[in-house]
Amino acid sequence: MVEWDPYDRNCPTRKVLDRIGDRWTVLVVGTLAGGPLRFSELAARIDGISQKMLTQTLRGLEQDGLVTRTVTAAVPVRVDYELTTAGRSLQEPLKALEDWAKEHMASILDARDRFSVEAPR
Amino acid sequence: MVEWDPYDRNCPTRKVLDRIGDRWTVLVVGTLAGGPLRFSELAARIDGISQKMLTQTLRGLEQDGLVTRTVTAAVPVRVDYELTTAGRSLQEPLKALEDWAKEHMASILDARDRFSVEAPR
DNA sequence: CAGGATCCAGAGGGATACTG
DNA sequence: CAGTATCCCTCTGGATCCTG
Repeated sequence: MVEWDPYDRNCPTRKVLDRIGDRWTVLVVGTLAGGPLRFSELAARIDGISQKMLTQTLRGLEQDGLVTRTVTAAVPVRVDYELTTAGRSLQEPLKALEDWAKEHMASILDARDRFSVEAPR
Repeated sequence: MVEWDPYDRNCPTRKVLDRIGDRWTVLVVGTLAGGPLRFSELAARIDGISQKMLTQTLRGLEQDGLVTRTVTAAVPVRVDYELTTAGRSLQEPLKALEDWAKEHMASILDARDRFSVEAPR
């Protein structure tokens, strides 16, 4: 395996970090973790996402081989999204992040409050 | 502990995900994992970051209680940044992400290539 | 050295309207 | 239903110049 270095600006891993960094990717992958879902189901479960962002995020994940898009010809059309093997493997580190966020929320919110009080900047 | 829900648009964990999602946060925390560093050292190791973004990222982390900022009065001034306990705990899930990125880079790049060829959209 | 302040182009992303 | 297309505005973030 080649040695990737995210600290080099030209390293492709930067692009991957960007994709993951996308606020919606974490939530979409997390939502699909439970199994395949339709477009509308995803939209319903991820509060606040616009259809534009949902489409865009799904396209990105599809492009990276992390999600499959299955169209079932019917009226009306049915489209299912499902994590690939690679996608499921991503779900693990993402869940670690999500867990971390939940675990440290209280202390972070606390720190933010105190910061605005002190901060002799 | 309260039940946080990132899938709710009003949940504060959304803000935390945003902060983590910041492309620079991952790299800054990763760089500080090895121990305290000065501003200029950070800037030197993280290729492509502007001083504005570095400052901004550090302020954010400081505000969230993940990084401490220590000023040593001298001429010229010396400022060290160091991960707090909470910061070090974040370093773990972030490293998981970094590792994932390195591990799947090849297949992702491959998928992107193939995508541009097919894609009968 | 470690930044604060400013300017500014461009991407991100929401709202709305339309289509196969 | 599952998008695509368009408008438009906000915020990101880089470049540059200045200061304790």
